[in-house]
Amino acid sequence: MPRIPPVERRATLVQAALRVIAAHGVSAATTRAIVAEARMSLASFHYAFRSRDEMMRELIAYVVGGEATAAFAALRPGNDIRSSVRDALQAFLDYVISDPWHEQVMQELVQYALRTPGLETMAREQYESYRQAATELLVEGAAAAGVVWVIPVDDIARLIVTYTDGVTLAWLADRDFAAASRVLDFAADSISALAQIRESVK
Amino acid sequence: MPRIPPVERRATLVQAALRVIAAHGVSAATTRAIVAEARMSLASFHYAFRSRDEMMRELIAYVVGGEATAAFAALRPGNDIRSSVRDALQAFLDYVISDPWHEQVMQELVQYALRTPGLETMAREQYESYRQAATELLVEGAAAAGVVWVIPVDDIARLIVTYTDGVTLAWLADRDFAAASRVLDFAADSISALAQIRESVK
DNA sequence: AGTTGTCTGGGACAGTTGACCCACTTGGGA
DNA sequence: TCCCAAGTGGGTCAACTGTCCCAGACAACT
Repeated sequence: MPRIPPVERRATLVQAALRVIAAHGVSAATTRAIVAEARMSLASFHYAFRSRDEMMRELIAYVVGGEATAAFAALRPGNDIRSSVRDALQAFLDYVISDPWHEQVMQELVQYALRTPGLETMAREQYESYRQAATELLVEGAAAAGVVWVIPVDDIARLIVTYTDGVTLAWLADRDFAAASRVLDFAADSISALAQIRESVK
Repeated sequence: MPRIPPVERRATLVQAALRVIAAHGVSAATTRAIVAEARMSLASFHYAFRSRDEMMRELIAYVVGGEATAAFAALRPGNDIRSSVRDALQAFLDYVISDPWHEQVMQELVQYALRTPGLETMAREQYESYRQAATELLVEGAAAAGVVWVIPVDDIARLIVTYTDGVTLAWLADRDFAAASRVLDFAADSISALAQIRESVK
């Protein structure tokens, strides 16, 4: 094995752990399973991390810090706000469907964080990062469509996240794409009704 | 220990297991932890169940069959449909807040079912029972308010479940009651807009 | 009272887990 | 080229897991 700087080694292990979790769940993410996935020896694990616990903490921090919002990436606002919202929601659903395990891992990690003493705040931060991503979409979308939101954009972002979460869970359980699409149609209709044409440019 | 019929004994163990899961998560529900909670000996467990796996299957069946929809219970429709919907959603949120672990256990069990070969359909059934409960509320509410739904009631039930799930997850993570209430206000507004005054009685 | 089948307590088993340790290898600076 | 600290392989440990077994206790029926 080549010499690898500790930071990079930790990242390698974290990503291997994520693959193991995606394939078999949080409880299957044992030190042995992780090092096997990363093609390292067991000793390397405890050389890079003081304990499995420390690794899980770093894993969740990694997820909270951007990895989680992958589903919101690469969206270009359209002309009217209704399509912008609808397209964004569709993009999210498409992402979930293209890689169902990823979102399931996110859900499981939230549960894990809520359960683990000292990690409860991580769950909150994960949701904040979701809402942050949604907020950016809403602001850009409104600007492109020449509208303003009539209620605080934070509240609308929370609506978006409520929908993405709810639809994700339901789709993971029943895989009913058509039903999920109908929900998102309704979401786009009702949310875009919160936009108003910008009256004047000062 | 008194003589107890096997069926009752199985139920006792299942409920003990649910308490253990609520307190420490699915992974902590070991045979020993469960029998300790139920004040039985380890042998009794494997006398009542062939294996831990069989117990988990029965546990999930128990949850799917009614226990899960406890949060929808005891709701009396009001006069106007908007309040009916809003009150139902509020009742759900109140329930979650009064016993946060219960809903978290439901979430964890869905994840567990999705992960466990042979139990994937259980997750779907759990969602169907949620939707069923929501459907009943919608039908009763509409009847009491003298309105009809302009889109299929199944689709509206799905909207309700999407909201309850999304709001539950967010509240579990950030415990922001005010924000959750604002989401539910919006939900009640937009969903009740799908009701129309019943035109004529034939 | 005796017998039979149901149930229980305690112990044991093999496998897995996180953590640790120590003798080795190896790469890069001197 | 030599050296030494960073990094590794393999083994070990105690704790814990699901499962099994068996001797005995108990209730119910004869």
